Amino acid sequence: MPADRSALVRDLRCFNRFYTGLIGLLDETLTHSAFTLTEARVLFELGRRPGRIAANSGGKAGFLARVLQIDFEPAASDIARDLQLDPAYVTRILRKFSAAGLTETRAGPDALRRRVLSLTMRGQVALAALQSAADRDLTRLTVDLGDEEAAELSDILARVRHLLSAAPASERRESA
Amino acid sequence: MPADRSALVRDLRCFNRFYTGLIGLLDETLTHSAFTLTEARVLFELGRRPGRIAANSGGKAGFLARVLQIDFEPAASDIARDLQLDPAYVTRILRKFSAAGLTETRAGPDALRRRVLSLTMRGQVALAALQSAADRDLTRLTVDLGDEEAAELSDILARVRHLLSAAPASERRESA
DNA sequence: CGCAAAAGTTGACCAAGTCAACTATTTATT
DNA sequence: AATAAATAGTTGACTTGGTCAACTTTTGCG
Repeated sequence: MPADRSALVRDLRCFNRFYTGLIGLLDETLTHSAFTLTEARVLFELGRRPGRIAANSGGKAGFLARVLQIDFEPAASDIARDLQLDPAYVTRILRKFSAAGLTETRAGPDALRRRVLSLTMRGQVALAALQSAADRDLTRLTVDLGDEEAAELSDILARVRHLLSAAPASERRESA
Repeated sequence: MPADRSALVRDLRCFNRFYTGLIGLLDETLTHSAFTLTEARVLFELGRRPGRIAANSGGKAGFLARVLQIDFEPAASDIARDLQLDPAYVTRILRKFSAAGLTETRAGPDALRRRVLSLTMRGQVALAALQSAADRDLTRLTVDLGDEEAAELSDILARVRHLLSAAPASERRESA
């Protein structure tokens, strides 16, 4: 049986406090942009998806996607699920994006009701601006680190992620 | 000059995404309590302060606090500053706590306007309940870890904290 | 077909958080 | 001592980010 975990729990709580503050700090930059934090997250998520190859687009890639029944581009429901957002809210955000000319929606390849999203040029530009702002913050945060320290940080961040990614999804199963 | 930091930045961004999701997960428990996330944070902050020894309380401890001009207990402004909250908002939260009998406020030892906060018994009970819920989540999150892994995690969390705590405060100085 | 589930949308609603103005207390200036 | 300026706190009005419930349309399935 595992030994006493109270020390680890305490350390995690401490780290949580620390990192919450840090995130708050980093979020400030995003908050001062034209976007809400959540909007920014949605934009990031849209950019993070491959999304370039649409199954209903022409060319070999589109053909491949059609044949393999793979849909590379996310629908609103995907965003809502991954980011744990209310579908209604996602709809509104997406409408705002669309009105600003940042995104395009078109019917998915295999289903009409599944409307597939992609960033327009403007959307990609907006995202790039946001990303570079975020990158600047992160860079500034780590500017004092030596090269070895930087490498070490990369390593242990991955390690933390690995150690903590055991159970994260298995916690909200309660529907009979 | 420091080498290219883009790899580290990428890893940090990745970790951020991961940890944001994790925090969201953990926050759920707190959200389902009688408190708002922010209220919970305030409650935690109140509990985290020494706060037991009031400078205007009787006994040797109170006397000591008076003599040393030390105020162990936090005022609303301290909470607002540390948690980066709007003073108005803090006032309301504190009023709610007070109405629920969780906190007491009395004039500070060295200044009337500085009203000093402390948890009542009920407040400490409420906090304890909240903490045990949070602890349960954290324990569950790490239950699959072996003893060495647990120790390792503690270590590298502290290390991350240390590596990242270089600049955090020096970023918001812009008032001439 | 006919029913159930999924994707998305709409409108009504709420509560968390913000802003600006104000009082009261304290400190600094001359 | 008088006055100005800063600090702590409070109040009311307001904004808005986010939620809820109901509904439409599309798709899957027996």
